[in-house]
Amino acid sequence: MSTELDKTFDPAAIEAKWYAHWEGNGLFRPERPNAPPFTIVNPPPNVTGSLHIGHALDNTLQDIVIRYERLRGKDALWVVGVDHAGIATQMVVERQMEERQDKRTNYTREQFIDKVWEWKEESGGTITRQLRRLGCSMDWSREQFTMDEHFTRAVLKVFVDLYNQGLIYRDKRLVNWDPKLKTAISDLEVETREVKGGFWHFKYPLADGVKLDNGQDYIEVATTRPETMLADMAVAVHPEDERYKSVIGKDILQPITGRRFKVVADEHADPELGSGAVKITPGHDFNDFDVGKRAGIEPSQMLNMLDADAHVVQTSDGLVPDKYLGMDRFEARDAVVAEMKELGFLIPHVTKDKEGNEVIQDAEPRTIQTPFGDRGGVVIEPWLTDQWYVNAAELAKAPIEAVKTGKIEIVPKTWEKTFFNWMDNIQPWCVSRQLWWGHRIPAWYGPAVDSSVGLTWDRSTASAPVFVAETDEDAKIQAALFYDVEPSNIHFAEDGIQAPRVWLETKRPDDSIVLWRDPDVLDTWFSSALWPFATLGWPDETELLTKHYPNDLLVSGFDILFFWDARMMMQGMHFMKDVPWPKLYLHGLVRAADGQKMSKSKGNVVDPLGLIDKYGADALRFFMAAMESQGRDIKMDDKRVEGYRNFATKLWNATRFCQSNGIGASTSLAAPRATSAVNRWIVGEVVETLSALDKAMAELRFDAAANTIYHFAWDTFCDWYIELIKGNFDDETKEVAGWVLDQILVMLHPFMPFITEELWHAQSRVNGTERPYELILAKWPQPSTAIDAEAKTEVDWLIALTSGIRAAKNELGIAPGTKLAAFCEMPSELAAKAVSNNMAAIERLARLSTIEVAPATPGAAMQVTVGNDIFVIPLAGVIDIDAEKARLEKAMAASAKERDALAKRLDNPNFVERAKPEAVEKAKADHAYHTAEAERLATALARLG
RNA sequence: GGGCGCGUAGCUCAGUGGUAGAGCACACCCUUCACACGGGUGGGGUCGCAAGUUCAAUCCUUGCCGCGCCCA
Repeated sequence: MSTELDKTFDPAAIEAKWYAHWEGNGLFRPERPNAPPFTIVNPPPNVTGSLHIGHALDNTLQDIVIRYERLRGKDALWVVGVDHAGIATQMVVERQMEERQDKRTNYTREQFIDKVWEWKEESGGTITRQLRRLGCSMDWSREQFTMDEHFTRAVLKVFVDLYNQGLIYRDKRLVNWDPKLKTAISDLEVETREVKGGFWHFKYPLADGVKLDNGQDYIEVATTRPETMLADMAVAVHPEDERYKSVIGKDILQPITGRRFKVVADEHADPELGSGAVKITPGHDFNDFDVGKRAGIEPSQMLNMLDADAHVVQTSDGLVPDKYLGMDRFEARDAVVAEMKELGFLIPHVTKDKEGNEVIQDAEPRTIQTPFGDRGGVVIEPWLTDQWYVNAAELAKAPIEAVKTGKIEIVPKTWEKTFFNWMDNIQPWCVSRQLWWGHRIPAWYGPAVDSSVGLTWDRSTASAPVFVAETDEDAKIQAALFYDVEPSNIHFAEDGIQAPRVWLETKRPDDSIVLWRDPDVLDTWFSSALWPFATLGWPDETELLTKHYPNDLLVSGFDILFFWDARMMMQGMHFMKDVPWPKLYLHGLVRAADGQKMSKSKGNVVDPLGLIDKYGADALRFFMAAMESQGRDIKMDDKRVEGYRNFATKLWNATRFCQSNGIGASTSLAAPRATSAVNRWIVGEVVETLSALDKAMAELRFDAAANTIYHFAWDTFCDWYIELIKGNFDDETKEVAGWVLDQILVMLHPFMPFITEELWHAQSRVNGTERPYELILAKWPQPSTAIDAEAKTEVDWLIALTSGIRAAKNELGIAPGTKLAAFCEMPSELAAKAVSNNMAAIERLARLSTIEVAPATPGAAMQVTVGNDIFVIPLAGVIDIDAEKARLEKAMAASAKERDALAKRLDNPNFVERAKPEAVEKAKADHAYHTAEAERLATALARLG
C-alpha cells in the first residue's frame, strides 16, 4: 500500500468516501450505553425544500457541537428529520398542478393528499442528501417525519389532551385570512409592509333630523378602507368629546346601504385624530371588533361582506346593493368611493401646490401599514370565522419562569428581553388551517338536538356539538353517550353537507346519528413544537426518551424564536414537565456580500452546494464557524471561504511533509516524554490550545474556537515548530511531531471532518498500521501534562531572535538567504543556553552561521536586540550605515515614547495609590523593559558612531 | 411610538477599564528540497460625534448622528 499522499488534495473524493464510510458503519451513533447522553434535535427543514445557506450555518454549528461531544465520549445523539410544512408543501404541489392547467379541487381530498405524498417521495430526499454533503453527522437510522404514524399519534394526543384541559377551544373571532391560500394564518405569519394608500373622508348623515351642536347634520368619518362601509355597524366617538356628546345613541343612516346604526361612545375614538369619529366595521377590523363587542354586538351578529376570496357578498341584513356583489375588495373600494362622491358624501382633500394653487383630491395620500401573508404574498383580510385556538398565555407561563430562573439559558442573552416581551403579550394561537395537507384536526361534529324540532344539521359547525378524540372510535363512543344511541348506530359522513343525506340513508334514521370530521388541519408549528420529545418516542415512555429528554442544546436562527423555539418550550414543559433543553443558541442570518438579505426575488441567493463544489465542505464549514460571533449576522464572503480552503491545503501539505520524514501516527493519548526545548514547548502549546478551545466551546464561541485551532495549526505548528525541527528528525522529535499532528486532527475534526479523517488514516499508514478507530470516534486530547515554562521561554527567545534578524535584514535590503555571523559580547544566561541548545535551528531560520561570545569586529554593523541581549552583525561595506541608524533610531524612539508615557503614569500618585496593584506592577515592568531597550538601542547607535 | 442591535485598518470582522488585533486586500523581498491555495517583512486606525464618570475609556453613563432588525 502506498503511504504517500497525493500531491494535491481533492475535497470532493474525500468527502464522498468518508461520508459513506461513516454512515455505512453507523459511526454517527456508536453504541455507548453507559456514556452520559448529549442530545440535539435539528430544526426540521421542509420536506420538499432544498438546502440554503442558512441551513448550512445552522447545521454546521450543530455538527461541530455534536462531533465535539462525541469525541469527548458522550452518547451523542443528533436527531434528524423533516417537517411536512403544510402551507409551503401544499403550495408547491398546487403550483405544479396549475402548470398543467389542473387544480386541487379537481380531486378528492384523499387523491390530493396521495399526490402530495408522491411528491414527498420524489423530492423529499433532496435536502437530506444535501445535509450529508455538508458532513452533518446526524443519526439517519432514526430519521423522523412530522407525518410519521407515531408522530401523528403524538400530535393527536396533544390536541385532545389540551382540549380536555380547556387549553384548546373553538372560537368565533377575527382571524388573519389569506384570500389567496384561502386559509387562516397565525399572527406570526403576517408581515407588515408599508404601502402607498389613501385616507378618505366622508360625511355620515345623522338620521331623523338630528344635528350636532354646531348645526351640522352629519358626522365626518375617515378611513383607509372605504369598501368596508358596506358592513359598517356603528360610528364611535370618544365619550368625553364635547362635539359629539349630544348625538351618542342617535342613528346614522349609511348612504350606500341605507343601514341604520348607532353613534356609540368608545375610548378607541381619539378626539385628536381627524374628526374624532370613526366608522366601525366589527366584522372586518381588529380594533372595530373590540369596539363592536363593547357596544354589545355579539360576534355571531357581526356583518360579513366578504367571501373566502375576498369578494363582496351579501350581508345577513341584505342591504348591500346588488352591483357590489362579486366585486373584488379593491374594485369595491373604488366603486364605493365613486358612489359616495356622486352622492355628495365625499369630503375632498384640499392642499396647495408650490404656486399656492388649490389641489383637490379624493383622498389624502398616506403610507399605510398593511398586513401581508408571508407565504401567499397578498394582503391579509381580517375575517370573521370559527377557528381552533390554543390558550398560549397559559402555556407561556412555565417557559417564562424557566427563562427567568435560568433553567433555560438563551445565548446570546440579549434575546431574553425580546422573548419576554413576546411571551408576556402573547395572543391566542390560531392553530386551524384550511388546508388538506397536514394533521387533520381530531374533532367530529354532529347534529344539534332541539327538543321541539329534533335534529338540526348546521354545516357551518359553529353551533354543532363537537367530539374531540384521538380516534373515530373514541369519537363514536362520546357521541353515543351524548345522543343516547348505540355506538353501532353512529355513522360518519365526508362533511357537513353530506351528513343529512347519509343520515337519511341509514336503516333507522331515528336511532342513528351521523358525524363528520372537522375538515381543517393543524398549523405545522403545532406539530413541530413536539419535536424534542415526539421524535424520541413520546407518548410511549421509551428508554430513548428517558435518556435524551431534556435535550442538551437547541441551535436555531433567531427568526424562529417565536414560531418554533418558544412553542417547543410551551409543549415540552406542559407535557414532559421539564424544559426541552437547558440552553438555546440563537444565530443570525447569512446575508449577501453587500449586506442585503438573500432572496430569490433579488437573485442574490448563494448556493451552499456551489461553495462546497468550489472550495470543499470543510472550508465552508470552517467559514461558518469562524464568522459566527454571537448575535451578529454573517455577511457572505467568498474570499474568506477560499482562505479556509487554503488552510486545509496547508494542513494537507504539512502532513505530507511529516510523512516524508517518517512522522506517523501516535499511539499514545498522553503527550510523549520530551527532552528538547522545542519538543517540550510544542507539547505545552497543545495544552494551551486545548484549554482555549474547550473554553470557547463551553461558551459556544464558535469564532474563538475556530480561530484558536487555526492559529495553532498554521502559525505555531507549521510556521514555527516544523521549521524548528527541520533537519533534526530524531526519534523523540518524530514521536512528538506525530503526537502533535494527531492532536491537531482531533481538535480540528469537529470543524473540518473530512480532511482530518483522511489524514488521520494516512498518518497511520506511515507506520504500516491501521488506526484502531476512526477519527470521528477518536478521543479528545488528554495530554496529561502541563505547560513547560522554561521551554516556552527558550523557544520564545529563539523566535524573537529569528524575527529580529529577519526584520533587520529586510529593512536594510539584505537578501534573506544571506548567512551572517553575529557577536554577542556578554550573553545573558537565557541567550547562552538558547544558542548552545539550538544552534542548528538558528543557523537555518535566522541564517546566522556563528554566534561568537566576543566583542564585535570594528566597523559598520547591523544590530538586533533580543530580550536583554544585543547581537552585533558586522556588515562592513555591505550596509548603508545611515539606513541602519535610521532603523535603530526609529525603534529607540518607539521605546522611549512608551517609557515616557509609563513614567508619566507612574509619577501620578493617584495612579500608584488607586489603580489595581497588578496594573501598577505591569506598568513598572513595562517601564523597566522600555527603559532598558532604549538604552540598548542607544548603545547600538553609539557603536555606529 | 416601544424594544433590540450595530457603527474599530481599504473590505469582512474579533476584542479589552490601562491606551488596539485577525483574515483578505495592499507594498517590498523570496523559484529555501511540504505547500505560490506558499514563505518572509512591512505600511495603514484621532476604535461614529459630543459631554460625563474614573488616576485611566475604544471598552461604563447620557445625548446626538448614521444604519439595520423586531414589535405596535
